[in-house]
Amino acid sequence: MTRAPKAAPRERKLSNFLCFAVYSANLAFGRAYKPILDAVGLTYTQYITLVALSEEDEQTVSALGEKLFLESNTLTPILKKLEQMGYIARRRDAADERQVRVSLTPAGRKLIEKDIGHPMVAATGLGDEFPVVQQTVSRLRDNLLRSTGGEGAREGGRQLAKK
Amino acid sequence: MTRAPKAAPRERKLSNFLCFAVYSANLAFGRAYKPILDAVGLTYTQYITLVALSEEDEQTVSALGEKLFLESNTLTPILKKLEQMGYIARRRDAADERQVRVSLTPAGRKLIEKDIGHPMVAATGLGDEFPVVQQTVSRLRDNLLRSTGGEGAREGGRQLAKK
DNA sequence: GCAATATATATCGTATCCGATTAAATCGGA
DNA sequence: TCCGATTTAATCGGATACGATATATATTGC
Repeated sequence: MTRAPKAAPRERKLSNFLCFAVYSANLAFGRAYKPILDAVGLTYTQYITLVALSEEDEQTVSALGEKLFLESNTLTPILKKLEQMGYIARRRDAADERQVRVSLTPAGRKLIEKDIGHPMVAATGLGDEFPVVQQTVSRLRDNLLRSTGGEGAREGGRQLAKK
Repeated sequence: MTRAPKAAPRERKLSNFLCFAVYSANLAFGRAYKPILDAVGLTYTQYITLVALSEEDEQTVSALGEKLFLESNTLTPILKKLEQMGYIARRRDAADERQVRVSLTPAGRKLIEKDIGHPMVAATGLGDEFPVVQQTVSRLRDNLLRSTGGEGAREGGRQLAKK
C-alpha cells in the first residue's frame, strides 16, 4: 500500500498542456491561411492588422496595438510594409506630432471587403460550436493577461479560478 | 423592405475571428510564462521542446518535430541552444548517420520535473472547463491541419463541418 | 519660460517560424 | 554494382514578437 494518494502523478505530457494546444492551433491557423494569403501577397499578421484597421479609421499606433495586443516595436515595421504595399496610409497627427494616424486606403478596404478568410470557418470543423469556442478562447486570453500585467485585459466578468 | 435577408452583413470585427482569439491567446500565454521562464533562463519554445523531450528518450529531430508541429529549420537552432545550455544531448545515430538523436540530460530532466508551469493552470481562470477547452482547441488544430496539408493530423474522429 | 518629466513611435538585438535550398547518407532498380 | 531518387538535417533569407533603448514631441512644475 505504498504510493500515497497525496497527488496523482499528473501526466506531464505535451497533450495535457493547454498552452501547447493554443500554440499549435495558432501554427495550424497560420498554415491554413497561408495559401489564401499568398494569393494576395499578405502575411498572417499583416492580414489581421488590416482587419483591425477596417473597424475604424485614423487609429493611432497605440490604439491599434491595444486591439492587436502588440506594441510599436512590432507594429511599426508591419505598418511600414503595408503602407509600402499601398494598403494603408500613415501620417503624423497635426495636433500631436508624436502620434501616427493609420487608415486603410481604398485598395486596403477593397481587399478586406472580399472577406478572403471566410472559407476558414468551415476548415475549423467546429460547426455550431464556433462562437462558443471563440468566446472561450478570448476569455482564456483575458484571464491570462489579467493574471500577468493586470493592465490590458478586456471587460466582461472577472474570471479567476476559485481553486 | 429593402435589405434582402440573403445574408446578414456578418460583422467583420476582429473579435469575431477565431483565428485572432487563438493568436492573441498564444501571445498571452507567452507573456504569462515569461516571468516563470526568465527565472530559469528558458524561452517559451525551448520550454515546450523540453517537455516534448521528457516524454521519450532518443527521439529523432523529425519525430520531435511531429510532436511539436515544427520542422528542422526551426528546431535545429533551438536544439543547438538547449544543448549548449546543457539541458539536452544531440548525437548522430550510428545506424543511420542522417538522423540526430536527442535526449534530456539529467539537468534537463530535473528542470522539467520541477513542473515549473503548474501555476499557469490557475492563471487560465478556466477551472473545471480546463480539460474540455484543451481538447476542443486540440481538435480545432487537427481539423485545420487536416483541411490544409492532409498529412500530419492526429487520430481521433473525423471532424469536418457538415454545413 | 524652461528644465525635468512623460508620452508616442521608432530602432536594435535575440529568438522564433517558415519556404527554399543544400549537403550528406541511404535506398532501389537495372 | 552503380547511379539516380529519396530521406534527414542543416543553412539561408524574410517576417514576426519583444525587451531595452533612442528620439522627438508634449506636458508639468516652479
